[in-house]
Amino acid sequence: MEGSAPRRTRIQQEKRELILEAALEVFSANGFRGSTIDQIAEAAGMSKPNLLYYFRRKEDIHETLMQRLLDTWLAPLRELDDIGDPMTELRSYIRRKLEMARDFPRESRLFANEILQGAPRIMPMLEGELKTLVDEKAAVIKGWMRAGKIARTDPWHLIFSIWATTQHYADFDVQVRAVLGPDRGGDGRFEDAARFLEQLFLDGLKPKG
Amino acid sequence: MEGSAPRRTRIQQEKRELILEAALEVFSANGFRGSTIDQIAEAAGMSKPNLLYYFRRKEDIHETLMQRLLDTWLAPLRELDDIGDPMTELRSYIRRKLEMARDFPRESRLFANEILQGAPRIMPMLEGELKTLVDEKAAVIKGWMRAGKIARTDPWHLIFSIWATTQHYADFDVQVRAVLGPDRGGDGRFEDAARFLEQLFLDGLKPKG
DNA sequence: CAAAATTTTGACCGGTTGGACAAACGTTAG
DNA sequence: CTAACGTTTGTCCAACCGGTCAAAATTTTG
Repeated sequence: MEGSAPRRTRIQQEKRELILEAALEVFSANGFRGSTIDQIAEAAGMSKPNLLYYFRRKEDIHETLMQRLLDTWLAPLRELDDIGDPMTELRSYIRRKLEMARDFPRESRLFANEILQGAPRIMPMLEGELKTLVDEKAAVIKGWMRAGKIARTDPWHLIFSIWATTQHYADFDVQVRAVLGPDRGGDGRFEDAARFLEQLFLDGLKPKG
Repeated sequence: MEGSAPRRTRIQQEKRELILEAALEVFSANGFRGSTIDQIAEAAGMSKPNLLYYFRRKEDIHETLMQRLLDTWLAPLRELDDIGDPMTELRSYIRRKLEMARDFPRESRLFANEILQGAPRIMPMLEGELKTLVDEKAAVIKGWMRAGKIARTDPWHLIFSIWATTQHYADFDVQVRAVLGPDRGGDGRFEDAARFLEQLFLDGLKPKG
């Protein structure tokens, strides 16, 4: 059984947090195989055997990190609700997602790394929890389309495009900065992105005239 | 100097191609640090020392692969031209990019891997060649906006959004398939994506009424 | 305080990895 | 044919990496 309460010490709680924070930094920058236990241990300010006292295997750290990530990662989509104006709902979903890319870029990159490598460790979750949630929200969006509140399109691809455009600013951050240059690549780029995305998803590119 | 003609044998040319093809497969699936010379050698059907006869270091393979990639990768944007109807130009740029995601997913993932890890090996190219090209095309797009041919927005973020939405179907392929399920995740998903993206970039989501 | 439980560390281990090297093998040109 | 050159392979190495272990140091508990 074993599954209930891990019964942890104060020190264990603190140190495990410290390790997970360090591991997020290292894993998100180097991927799973590209990261070493030594790197994580050093980033957490402890020795390798000491780290391995709290997490017996490297994979355990990654797994714990992933489990925590997914809850916070899907939160914005969970909030997408049937109440309120559809267009406003979608706009604030886009804004929330963009804020997550701005405030939690490491989490975004950790997730991107995992998916890029074929999602070997979270595939069941993608086909289960994630698919269920997306199908559910796609149904909500379809309702809006039937009611004539938003244009008719494919709700699944709409969700993909929101994910892609917002996460791009976290996952491809270095490229965005390189292209925009030191001036426009500065702090304001997220506001620019928000303005652009709002217009794109609202009106597209066709001229108003 | 040394920079001019490498003067290669027929066998050298063939084997180097073989190695690069194998390396693309391995690197794109596992990232640079996650891939081993042995894996690449086996995929190329030769022994490790034999591979190292053609490329002295693991990094040399990666570098060669990257240099080749960038030319083909930026080709669609280079084609974006001032002649012809702006809206049509943009639409066919999006289609070309989506076709690249469909036909060259390994190249897309190789690139994504490199950027995700902070672009340690191609940063100069991003700040040089890439930025120059994007700035140039952004100017073209700005011209279209001034002429009232397309709606006024930020051309740079427009380009980012096209990159993000199209490459998403290569880089996050497993997630897209998992969410769409075996039926809708099949061969037709690229046509669905094309239709959706066309509408998004053309008209946005606001209802027609 | 003292015993028990927890935490930390240094030393170590087996497997893997990138790469070196010389010898063997194959090819080609005179 | 044969010498020169190009190609392939087996063997080896040093560094690295994930993980173990027993002993030392520290904290908690009675």
